[in-house]
Amino acid sequence: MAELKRGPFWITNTLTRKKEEFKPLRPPHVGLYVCGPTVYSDVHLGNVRSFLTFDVLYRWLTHLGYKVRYVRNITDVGHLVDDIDAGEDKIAKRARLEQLEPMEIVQKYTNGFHDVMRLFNLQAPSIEPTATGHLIEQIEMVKRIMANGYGYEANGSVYFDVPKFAAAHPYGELSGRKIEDQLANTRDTEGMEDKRSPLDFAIWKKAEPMHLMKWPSPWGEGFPGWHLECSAMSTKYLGQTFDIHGGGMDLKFPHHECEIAQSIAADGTSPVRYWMHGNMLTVNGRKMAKSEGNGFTPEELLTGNHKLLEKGYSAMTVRFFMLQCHYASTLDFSNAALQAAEKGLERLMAAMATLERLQGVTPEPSSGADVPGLATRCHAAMNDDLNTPVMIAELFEGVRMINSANDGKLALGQADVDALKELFRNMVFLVLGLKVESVAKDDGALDGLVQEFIRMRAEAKARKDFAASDRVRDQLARLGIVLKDTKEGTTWERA
RNA sequence: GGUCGCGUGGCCGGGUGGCUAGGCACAGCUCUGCAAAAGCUGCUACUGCGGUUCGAAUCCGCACGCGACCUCCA
Repeated sequence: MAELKRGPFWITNTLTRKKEEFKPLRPPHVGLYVCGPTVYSDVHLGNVRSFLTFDVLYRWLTHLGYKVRYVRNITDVGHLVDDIDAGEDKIAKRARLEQLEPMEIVQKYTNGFHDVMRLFNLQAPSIEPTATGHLIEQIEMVKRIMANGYGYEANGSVYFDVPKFAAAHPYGELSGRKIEDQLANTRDTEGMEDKRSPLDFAIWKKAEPMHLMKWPSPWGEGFPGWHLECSAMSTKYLGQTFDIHGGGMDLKFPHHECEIAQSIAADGTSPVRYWMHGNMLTVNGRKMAKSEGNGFTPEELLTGNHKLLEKGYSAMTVRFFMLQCHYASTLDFSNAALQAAEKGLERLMAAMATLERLQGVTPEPSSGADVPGLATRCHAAMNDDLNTPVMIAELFEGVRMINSANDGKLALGQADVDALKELFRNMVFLVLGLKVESVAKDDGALDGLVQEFIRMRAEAKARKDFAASDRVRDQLARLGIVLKDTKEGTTWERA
């Protein structure tokens, strides 16, 4: 727990809209719950940003020395069948065996989700529970809500009685909504004939005969309501009250508001001490969303095969791009911004490679560089509500030190070099979760080939045949291979 | 319509009243056979109009512009 002495960690609690010092309920343990994906389609970059935010949170808490139980669910029940059927022949009743089995869809997109998480180097959660795996817990929760008088059955479904709840408890705190305003603004009356109030929401839904995913319950065959799974599973694995709940801004209402209400109605306690919400990734100022048609998948991103993309970008470029913006701000996607991030990341990683080769010129710390101060500022930035852009800005100060030392223009002591190595390994790899993406190592034959050309060019240069040496360099450049002469010799990379 | 938020230099973006954010781009210099890489230096902004203050990008008000949520959405 030595790391816990590194100053207090402040996070913006979206419940209070204030920056608060984070104090876990039962240190050194921390309970973290993040709303996971609904696995009925491919995740897009906007989704990735949200999970990235909480990946960094998880990494930082761990770095601080906390023992984090990180729970991120998979939503695999709800309205899957309806979505799948959308756009299909609505008249013909398809035989059951001709349809995709819902769990087939779930498995497919769960696999895809995991692939994307790995691609962007996101750590796996401690527990990844599924809604279908926790039906009993959800049914039990519905029972508790009903026993306390905040749920009512209607036509095989069970609804949460929002007006009754709101009369006895604060409701709408998280999203800043007043129940009167809500009532005044209601417009859609479709499908609410069973509800006593338009504000009520289903906690158990009766399944139509054609519905494939349904389970027996005290109220007949059905499936759990949209918001219930998170409440049931967070309660099960983290307790009735736990430390941090994260998710995208767009989940604040109604999803998270409903979670709070459900937990209070069922167990009498407000479930979450710190709410954290990540902001949206936008494209031309508009939220990236499937309905906007402006989303693209990680695969399209890597290949550049999308009308919004001028070229492909690596997963780490995108990760770095996102981390250069604070999680609570909207981030606008653009090719120019991604290219800037690509260059910046390249420089950062090059400096890290240089750092590994660096030797101190004296045993003592040098006077020319304040490495301990740099480390302190990096910590302070992260402790200040996960301010990754400021932390990265500090790291570039370190990059300057490293390059200057490598150029012999700054005399770093061995203690400073060692401290820089530790700082960069910790911050870049462990906290920011960046990793080396080497093309050369992926393809030994290509690297061998280029190395041979590098040797030929060196020989030509040695005999002052610059026409020949430049021809090698230019030809390789034409093929997208860029040579870089450094003090340690020539390296190459793709353009 | 209701609620909340945003508007920063060529671009992206941080910024918790005073002190250089940072990255990319651009320009000059050093290094280099030339170039690239690397280093150094320069580029000093905060939508508009009022107000509070010794002092505001930062607080308050108004205006304009933009967005998110209010329905599944990270």
